[in-house]
Amino acid sequence: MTNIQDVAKVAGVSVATVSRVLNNSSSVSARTRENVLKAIKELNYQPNLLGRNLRRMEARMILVLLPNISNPFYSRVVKGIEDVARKNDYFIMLCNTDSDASQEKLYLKLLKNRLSDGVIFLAPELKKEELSEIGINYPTVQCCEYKEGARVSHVTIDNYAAGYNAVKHLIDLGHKRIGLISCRNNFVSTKQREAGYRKALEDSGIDFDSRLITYGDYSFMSGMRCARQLLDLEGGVTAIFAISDVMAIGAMRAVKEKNMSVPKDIAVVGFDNISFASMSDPMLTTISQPKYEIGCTAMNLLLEQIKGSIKESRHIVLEHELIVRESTVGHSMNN
Amino acid sequence: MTNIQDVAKVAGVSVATVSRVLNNSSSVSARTRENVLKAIKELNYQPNLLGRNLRRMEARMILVLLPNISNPFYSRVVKGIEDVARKNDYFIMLCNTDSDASQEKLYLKLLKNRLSDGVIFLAPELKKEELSEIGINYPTVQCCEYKEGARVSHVTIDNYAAGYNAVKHLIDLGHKRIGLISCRNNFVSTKQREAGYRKALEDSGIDFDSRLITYGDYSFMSGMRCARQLLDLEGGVTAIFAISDVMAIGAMRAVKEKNMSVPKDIAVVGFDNISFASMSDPMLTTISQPKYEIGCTAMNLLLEQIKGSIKESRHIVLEHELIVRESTVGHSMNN
DNA sequence: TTGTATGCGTTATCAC
DNA sequence: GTGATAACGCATACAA
Repeated sequence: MTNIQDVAKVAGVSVATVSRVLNNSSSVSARTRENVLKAIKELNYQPNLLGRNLRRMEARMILVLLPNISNPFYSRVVKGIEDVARKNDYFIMLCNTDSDASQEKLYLKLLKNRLSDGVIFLAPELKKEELSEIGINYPTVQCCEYKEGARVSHVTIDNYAAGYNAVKHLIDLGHKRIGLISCRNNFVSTKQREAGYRKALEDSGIDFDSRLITYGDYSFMSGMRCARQLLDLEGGVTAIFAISDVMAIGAMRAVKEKNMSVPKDIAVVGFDNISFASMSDPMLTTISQPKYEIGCTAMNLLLEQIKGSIKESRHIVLEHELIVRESTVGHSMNN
Repeated sequence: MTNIQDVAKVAGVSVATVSRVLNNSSSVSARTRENVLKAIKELNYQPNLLGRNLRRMEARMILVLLPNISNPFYSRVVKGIEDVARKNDYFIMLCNTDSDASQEKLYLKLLKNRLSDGVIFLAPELKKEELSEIGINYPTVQCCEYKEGARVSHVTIDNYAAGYNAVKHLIDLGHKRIGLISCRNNFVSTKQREAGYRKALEDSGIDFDSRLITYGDYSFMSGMRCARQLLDLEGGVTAIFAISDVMAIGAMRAVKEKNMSVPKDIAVVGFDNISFASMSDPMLTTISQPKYEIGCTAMNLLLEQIKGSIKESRHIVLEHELIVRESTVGHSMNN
């Protein structure tokens, strides 16, 4: 493998000069630069970044921890992170945590071992103390999901307002018996969406019925299971709000199983606006998050920390949007 | 940041000894080892891998290039790659190429700059000469998709046989007018699946009709478009084989739009067995690839190259399977 | 404008 | 069983 010395020899200069050319550093004569570039080309020289990174004590690599790369929600967020990263000459390392704190810790070794310069959590599993500990020692940002109480910057939407909007939409359509498909986890987003649900009911004078709250695990199957439970309830429901699109799609499937139709018999609202939300039959009404912007913002926040200009943690809230489709007011072709 | 010298000082030994303990190297007395470990703990020392990697001239990082991380097909393959990588103390770097050769080249810099020790292509976009060039200089494996003619190892299924099986299944159900939703790309898999389609027809004495072949782009929408085209054809079709599940799901949607039902009026077969294939309504008959095993095999192949034990390129073919669900023989709840 | 020399943190070779 | 030390490839402070 050819190294900087070989280039220096061929170009008839010192390694320092080659290094200066490589880094577009100041003060190297046009003539010398040309010679060096010629030598680089001639030898097909590729700088060894292992050396450079050691010397500069940086990896130019960002750790991005997410539960599952195949979750369609995250792909746009990651795209935003990556675009900003690349623009600043960083690479990103995507790592599946499988929503498992021990796996998360495993990947954090990359931070501690200086193989990455910062970390973005898309859905942290660590306890808030552990997370704060990371945040104190390394550039850290939480993105979408975040841990309440951890002293770490985050970027998110207002999940409370979003939950409220989703349910208000159903109420405005005349629904009074509205089931909720939530999750038993400790995500702030979950609790806030649930709180928004309750507040919307309250504001409209609809009595809260705890039997209308069911708990899934973000999977299609759990969405079906929860919906069946709601449909079998005494008094039933006329609408369902699921805190994720995948569960909402499962719920629609359960409705059809009972030979009922969406939205005629049961209206359904999801959350996230994944691509499948507009491929489902009927197409799903849902809350859309500005996924790409969330990703960009998170990466910019991280860069500020890496550059050292920002120390205190910041909390950024971006705008969501209700996307009304067939599952609440449209006409499904199966009706 | 504390380094190996600090540890040596505290433990009262030389850096060499600390290094030996770190690497479980032979010949260090139990007593010394204990002292060193105590110092490591006391200082909360984390080895700086930038230094180690430079010294060992390796990155312990594998580049994994795929068109799009959110493509559900790839997630299991990646899981297989990752599991084997982790077992061998390698990390993987997932990179979106967006099916763009120039982006692919961008990421290949990580190889050339020694920031990764090998590369696995899930769907190479490079020309076969460029790919061969990479294969000659760096440990390289193609996984799932591969470029014909490139002298680079690959792991795949027999797409010809799989296409044949899919279509034969439809023929066995009595179908004679079978539309194909293919793609205009240069993937070997595409051509082979198409060839399998033609061969199955031929073997059953069904005349080939070129109007029955349509071309999408792997998207849901293109699946709808192609299906509409087939349904509007003079003579129509009674079955559709799509070379990807997503397009097959789009096709089913188009069938419903025309107030026809799957499978009663039109039978549909997909390819890949993504998770949504069993969530669609009706559930999709499809060809299943052993995604996880493909990933494991690819990574093992790469490790052999990295270790230097294998030089010539190898081509490994794994078994596929036809999964029969509601879209061809089942009973859809909408019928 | 350019060269010399040092050091980043680690491992590995060679003595002892 | 252990220590001294050179080396990995590069960037940079300092000298010239």
